[in-house]
This record gives sequence, structure tokens and C-alpha cells, in this order.
Amino acid sequence: MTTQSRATLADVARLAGVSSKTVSRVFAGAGNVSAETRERVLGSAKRLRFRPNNLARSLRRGGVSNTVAFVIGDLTNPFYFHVAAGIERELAASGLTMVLATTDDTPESEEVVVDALLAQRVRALLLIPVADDQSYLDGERQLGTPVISVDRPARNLLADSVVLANRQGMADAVRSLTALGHRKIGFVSNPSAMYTLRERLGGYREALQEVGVTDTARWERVDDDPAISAEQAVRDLLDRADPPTAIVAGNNRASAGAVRVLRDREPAVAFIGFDDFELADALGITVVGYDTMELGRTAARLALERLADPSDFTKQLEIPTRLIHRGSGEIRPPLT
Amino acid sequence: MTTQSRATLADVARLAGVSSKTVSRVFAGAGNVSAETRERVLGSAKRLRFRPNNLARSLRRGGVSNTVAFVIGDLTNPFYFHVAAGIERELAASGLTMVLATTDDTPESEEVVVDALLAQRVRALLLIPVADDQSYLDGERQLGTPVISVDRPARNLLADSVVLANRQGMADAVRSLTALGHRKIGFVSNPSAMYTLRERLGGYREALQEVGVTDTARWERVDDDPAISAEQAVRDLLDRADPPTAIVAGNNRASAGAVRVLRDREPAVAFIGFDDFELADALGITVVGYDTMELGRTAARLALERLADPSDFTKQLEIPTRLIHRGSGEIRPPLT
DNA sequence: ACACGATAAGACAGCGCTGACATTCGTGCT
DNA sequence: AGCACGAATGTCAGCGCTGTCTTATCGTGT
Repeated sequence: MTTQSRATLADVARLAGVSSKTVSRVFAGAGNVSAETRERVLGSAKRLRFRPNNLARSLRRGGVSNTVAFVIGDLTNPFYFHVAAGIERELAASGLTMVLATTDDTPESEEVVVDALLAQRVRALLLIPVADDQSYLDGERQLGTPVISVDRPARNLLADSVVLANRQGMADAVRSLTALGHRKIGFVSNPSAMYTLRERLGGYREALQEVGVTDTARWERVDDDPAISAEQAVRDLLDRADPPTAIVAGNNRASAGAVRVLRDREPAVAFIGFDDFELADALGITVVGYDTMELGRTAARLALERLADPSDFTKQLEIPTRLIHRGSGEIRPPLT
Repeated sequence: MTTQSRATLADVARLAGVSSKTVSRVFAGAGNVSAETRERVLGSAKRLRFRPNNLARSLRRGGVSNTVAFVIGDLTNPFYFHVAAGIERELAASGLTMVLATTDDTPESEEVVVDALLAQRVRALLLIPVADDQSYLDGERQLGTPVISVDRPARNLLADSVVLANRQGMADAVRSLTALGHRKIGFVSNPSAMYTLRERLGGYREALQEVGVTDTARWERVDDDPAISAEQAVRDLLDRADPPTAIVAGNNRASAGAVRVLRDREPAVAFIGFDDFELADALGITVVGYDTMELGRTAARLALERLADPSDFTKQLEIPTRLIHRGSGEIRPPLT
């Protein structure tokens, strides 16, 4: 036996002595097949190692596959992956599979990647927008492909979306610091995600203004270079003549950097990070946490709902955050 | 305009005044189309928002899609998603997309999930084996679908594989401890992955035997319950009458648990974890590290190679590990 | 014994695309 | 002028499957 090719419906039908339509019925689960025939068909199928071809099935059924695409910026960020896990789980429950693609956080590749995915006729498109214009997706949306924007709203496109309660979450964090008496509060972040950064920064300013601090700009450090620079930013802030007594981080990357610097600082500086992370508990780091998987699950659910009812109102959902007290955020400012 | 349906090759052809074959040629990139015609076709396509249907293309081309499946046990483990990131990256370079599926670490669901994936006619199957028998994949492999086993070898199936240098890595870690004079070295792990556990445990025993320690069983703690129990296991070990002076962890989950317990132990207990993790540097944790993304990239490369040359020898690759000294593993045993 | 509806099974076309082959036409060469 | 040849384009069938419609078969009530 050389390269025996894959068995098809017709092959199974021939072996079982029935028509291919009958075999189809057996595998599609549709009724009107006698138990005896079904057995015979299944037997033949097994003998030939038959496996229905979903490509053909999808094509015949109107050209739509049973996969859902999730387009992600950077796969190495644990945040995205937890979101992906949530999506996968929710989809699997509906018999859909998730295909994952990366834009490497470069706006230009977004449309290319999305295009390739749409060519595969994904049922729905879940997307963490990177480019600053998603209007190119409008045609597709009108053609009935649900487009769900995750973690950031889409720009120039009417799409369902799920985002975090960024502003609220950060404001809560800062308020808990001001309540302890902190007024000089540094804000560190890298700008990877402009939208979330802006929101969180907004929450930070809002909370500080509530206690009368208006010159927040001098405490804000948003740097371009990804991983490393958060450390540098924190060091810069602390090495000033008038250093902050507390620091908040805009995302998990910045938190990691900040933690590295703050661990052995004296006097201790209060710290709250945005995004929970592994071992934050062991390190006693206070963070603004939220259910990352839930973000993914919600996104998937939105897609399923839109699939079920294309004419429904566009939905904009928000995943709540909560402040998780672990010590680092409860440090009081030094008595000057 | 109600639910305008999706444009097909034929629609574009009609509008451009050419045959559908010509349109096909334009989109398939094949030559022999005059520049003028190409322009006209592209114009019409754009007007109609045409997007080639990859399903149909794949079907026509022999029923194989351009997706590769990666079947994973548990998406929330950072280890797996770094692997996935590596795979995605390598595949994207070849124009393939990755579909991701989860078995939730339950052996029974493995075949079900894999079956669904194969029905989608994935080009290749990358798999972290969970069940203890992959012989069910043999037919598929003979039909030409590359099956690559990742992180653990497949059982009862001839398949290419990439694994870590588990035994060697763990032995190195233990040797570095014995070199400092440690003899009472605890081993903690949860058994999620029997294969890697066995290998690492083997390396541990091997290194201890080299210095004459043979009764290792009393220092070994492998517990069934996932996350939590590692902490308990470490506590149990330390609370004994004759506690170990050093501990090694069998995987990242166990490390996290161990770190939580060991942080505020006096006298300090030496510790080395298997698998690097975020902030391990900040915490000063010595680990057996390796390039996780490379594991994924290698797996993807194996798939591509097998696709290119189905008759090549089966390959079994190993990703090297290296001991990353950060302090926790360099603590000397107390002078009794 | 007969009509009639329910059930099981088959025939056929076609989803959107491309491979194989056919056709047309302009060009350069003898 | 006649011919070969390559480039540009077209025709047609069919990848594997299923929706629609048709046909065969059977049991039931009168």
C-alpha cells in the first residue's frame, strides 16, 4: 500500500452498498436511516478510516467554516493568552474552534492578517485593535461576520466590544493611596496600548484632582521602549529631588519593571500595579485585578450572540476590576 | 441593500468582463494575465468587496487547508502559550495559520478534539500528548498528515518529537546543589505531566546517586492536586524532624508554590525551580531555564520539514536547558 | 384486497474555485 | 508568405459534501 488516499463519502457508500447521500445522513446525524444501515455504514467508514471533510461540508453549507478568529497583538504577553483561553473555552462549548493570529503589534500587518483570516471564512472575528482605523472591516461586518473588539474599542467601525473598567480601576487604586495620605503619586507605563493607557491615566488624574492635586504631569512617566524602560522610569522618578511616595503602574509589563526596582528601596514606596500576575501574592503586591479569562469568555459570548441575532443593538461591555490589597499598596507615606 | 451576499469569482468576472478563470489567475498570483486585465479585475473585485474563498480553494486543491493545529492541555499555563507563540511565529512565516484547541488535560477528550481538528483537514498536527496512547493517529500519519509530539513523546506512535533536556537539566541543578555540600535535597512536583516528571525525577536521583545518596524516596514529594498542594508539600518537607537543606521543584507550578513558602523561612533553604518565570530574577530565584518559544518554533519547523519530505527519518529533538544562577540556588547548607 | 401515509433511500445539482486542455492572437523567423 | 511559438484568455469538469426532490418500501385500517 503506497500513498493510499483519503476515503470519501462515495468510497464508504460503495463499500457499504448504499448511496453517498445515506452515508452523509449518517454522519450529519440527520434521521431517516435504519439502525441496520447505520451500522453497516459506520463499519465501512471505520474500515476505510473515513473522516468527513469539513472543508467540503462548510463550502456546501454556504461557505462558512466553524472557526472563529482571534487576532492578538503579542502572543508573549500573558494577558492576551488568558483572554485566548477564555475565548477558546467558550467557543469549544459551541463546537467552534479558535484560530489564533498575531499582528506583532504592528498596525500595518493588522489588515493583512485579518484578510487572510477572512479568506478562511471564519464565522466571527475577535480582534484586539492595533491599527488606528478599523473601517476596512465595515464591509465584512455588513456581510454578516460578527466583529468583536477586545480590550480596546475599534476605531471608525461599529462593533461590539468588551473592555476593562480601566478608568474606574485606576481611579480606585489611586484613591486608596490618597486615602492613606499620599499626594505625590507617580504613574509609570509603556504606551503599548494607547487606549488603555489613556483611560487609566485619566482615572489616575481624576482621582488626584479629587484631592486637589492638579499638577499631575510631573509625576507621569510614559515611555516608548517596552520592557526595560519601566525600570528606568521608576528609578528616574525616585531619584528626583522631590520623589513620589507612591507609584502606580499602568500595566503588567510596567509592574514587573517597577517591582524589580522597588523591592530593595528604602524608605519603602507604596505601589499598586494594574493587571494581576503570578506570584504577586507571594510578593505582597497590591494590584488592580480582574478576571482575564472572563474578558475572553465575554468576547466569545458577544460573537455568539451576534451570530444568533445580527440585527441586535451593538453592545459595549465592561469587565469590572477590583483592588486586591496585598500590602504594597497599603504603605503609608513617610511623616515628613 | 439588504443582506447582499458575498461576491464570488464569477461575480467579479462578470463585472470585469472576463472569465472566472482569469480572475482566479489574478488572485492565485499565477502569471499570464496582462497588466491591463489585472487592473480591471482588481478594480471590480474591490468594488464588490471580493475576497477569495479559501475553503473552496483548499477543497479544490486536494482537500487540505492551510492551517496547522496545536493541541494543548491547559491554556492557562504560561509554559504552553509561550510554546504556542513560537509555533505561531514559525508558521506565519510560511503562510500557515495556527488553530488552537484544548484537551483540558483530560485524556478522554484528546481523541475527540483531535478528530474535530482532522476533520478540518489541518495540514499538520502538533500535539502535547495527554492520553497514554496515540496509536489512533497512525492511520492519519500514514495518510500524510505530519504529527509532531511536543514536550512529551507520543506513545505507541511513530512521530517526530521535541522535548526538553529534562533529565540533564534537573541533574545539573541537583549537582550544583551537591557541589555546595547539600545532601538532603527535597523534590517537589505535581504529576500533571507524567513523562516530564519521570525524566526530571530521574535526573534528580541520578545526580544524588553520584554523591552517594541513595535513599532519595524520602525526599520526594509528588502530589496529585495541582496548584495548591505544592505549597503543602514543601511545608510538610520542612516541618519534618530532619528537614532538607535544599529543594528543587519539578515544574513552574510547583516553583510558584515553593516560592510562596520559602520566602520567609529561616534558616534559608536553597531552592532551584524547573522552568523560568516572570520576576524570577527580581525574586532571585535560581532556575533551570530554556527557550520556551524555541520549543514551539522547533516543533513547527519539524512539521514543515515533514511536510516537505514525508519519507525522512523520524526525528527526536531535545531543547537544551541551562542553569540560571540568581541566588536562591547558591545558598549553602547550614554548618551543623 | 386496496388506498394511503410514513419512513428509508437514492438521484442530481451545485457550493466557489482551479487543473487540464483548448483557443485566439500577435510576433519573429525562414 | 507561411509557420512556429508563446502569451493571454477561455471552457469544462469536478474537489467532497449536502439540500431538494423523487422513488421505493412497508404497515395499517377498512
